[in-house]
Amino acid sequence: MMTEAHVTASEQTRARLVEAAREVFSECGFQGATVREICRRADANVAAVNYHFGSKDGLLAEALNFNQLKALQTANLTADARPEIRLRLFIRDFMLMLLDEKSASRQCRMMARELADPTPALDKIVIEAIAPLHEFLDRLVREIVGDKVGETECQRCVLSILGQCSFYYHSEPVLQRLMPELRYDRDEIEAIAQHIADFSLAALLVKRNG
Amino acid sequence: MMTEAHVTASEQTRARLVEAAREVFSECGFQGATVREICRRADANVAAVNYHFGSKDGLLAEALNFNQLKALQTANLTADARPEIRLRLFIRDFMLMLLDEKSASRQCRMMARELADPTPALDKIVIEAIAPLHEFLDRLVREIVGDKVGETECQRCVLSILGQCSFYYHSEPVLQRLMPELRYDRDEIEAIAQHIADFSLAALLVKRNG
DNA sequence: TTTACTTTCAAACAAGTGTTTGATATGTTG
DNA sequence: CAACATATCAAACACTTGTTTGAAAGTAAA
Repeated sequence: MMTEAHVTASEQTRARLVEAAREVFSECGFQGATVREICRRADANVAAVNYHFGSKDGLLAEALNFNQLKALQTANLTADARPEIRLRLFIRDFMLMLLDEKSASRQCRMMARELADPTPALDKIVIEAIAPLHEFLDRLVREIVGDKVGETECQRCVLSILGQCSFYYHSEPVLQRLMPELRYDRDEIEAIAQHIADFSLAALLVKRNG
Repeated sequence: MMTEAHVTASEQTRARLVEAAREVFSECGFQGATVREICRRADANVAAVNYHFGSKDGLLAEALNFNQLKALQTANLTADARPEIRLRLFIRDFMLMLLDEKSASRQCRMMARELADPTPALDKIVIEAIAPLHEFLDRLVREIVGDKVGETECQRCVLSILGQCSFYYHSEPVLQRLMPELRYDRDEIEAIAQHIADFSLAALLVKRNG
């Protein structure tokens, strides 16, 4: 029917809507985003969302995409380096994904926004993105601290790392007021990532040797 | 006029509204909270908010109160103990304030909610609560790491500590799904606080000696 | 009690939300 | 071309939001 090579006008509209949705959702959150604003940016009629995706919820489900987050993990797993180095790499990539405007990873910033404010899609996000991410980090931390550290303790270390990372994202409005000169340019992000890695690795190595 | 000993009915209404507002704001955030729900819990008419406080914004400003957070800091400052111990104490008290349902410190949980989602009152919150808190922690961390560590680095350590703490609060919906058995009872909170203190102090001491 | 002021209340208002509708255009197929 | 399904559109719908209104109830002083 429409399985031809050329792209239907309808398909273009869908694509524009999904892209605009990612923009607006990541800027305003699910509740704050309005269908009208999404359609305005997608240059589409207000009814388009419901026609193509059934509802605002349907559009959110479609807009969610964790490919970049997954790619980050598989790339890290195949990296031939010591776990300490791989943790450094992960934190750096993760922070760039979260904070760098130019990284065009709005899908994952959407996800980050939902953490604090449950939406109809939170279950999907947890199952498909956060749980695997958590398990990935758990394995990485385990490689670093060794077998003497209990599983609960190991999990809490993962949360300590994730907590540090997401704080810079979630609390940006506050940090901007607290330190007006703060800009998330590439150098600053890398410096922050290095600090988090230093801070966390120091703690992890003490746990391994303690 | 109304400076007598007995409490006016009007004053009671105001007080009920403020208390209900703290409840609802801390549960739903400023945007999510509705004037009608607040008035329902306060057993007051919908118009009461605008009559007594001018607007929803005015009620928020009135409901904000940082006494407990300030008390926590002054108590910590007067404690006669080494800075490492005082950091442990602070993290414990702070986590109890954030996570313990029974601690009745909704005012500060309101504050925590706003961090991610700027409201008309964010400036006031930052100036009156977060900036002093940040400075307090900065001094405490400085006492621990000594003078060899740069100021930027010291500040980032503060953010690492705050990030770990607030993560357990902000991401509760996610953590609940990730670890269904998780309950924020008093023992669990204290265990979490101890982990954060251990993790952070290990990192800080490495910085001091490195 | 009468008077003036404060507080409460049900109802309505104006603006914004996601969604639906029915007509109109568009493209595909016989 | 004609017939049909698809896609777009302006308009309206149903609902929720914070806020306003004008009357009723309550309160305190003269």
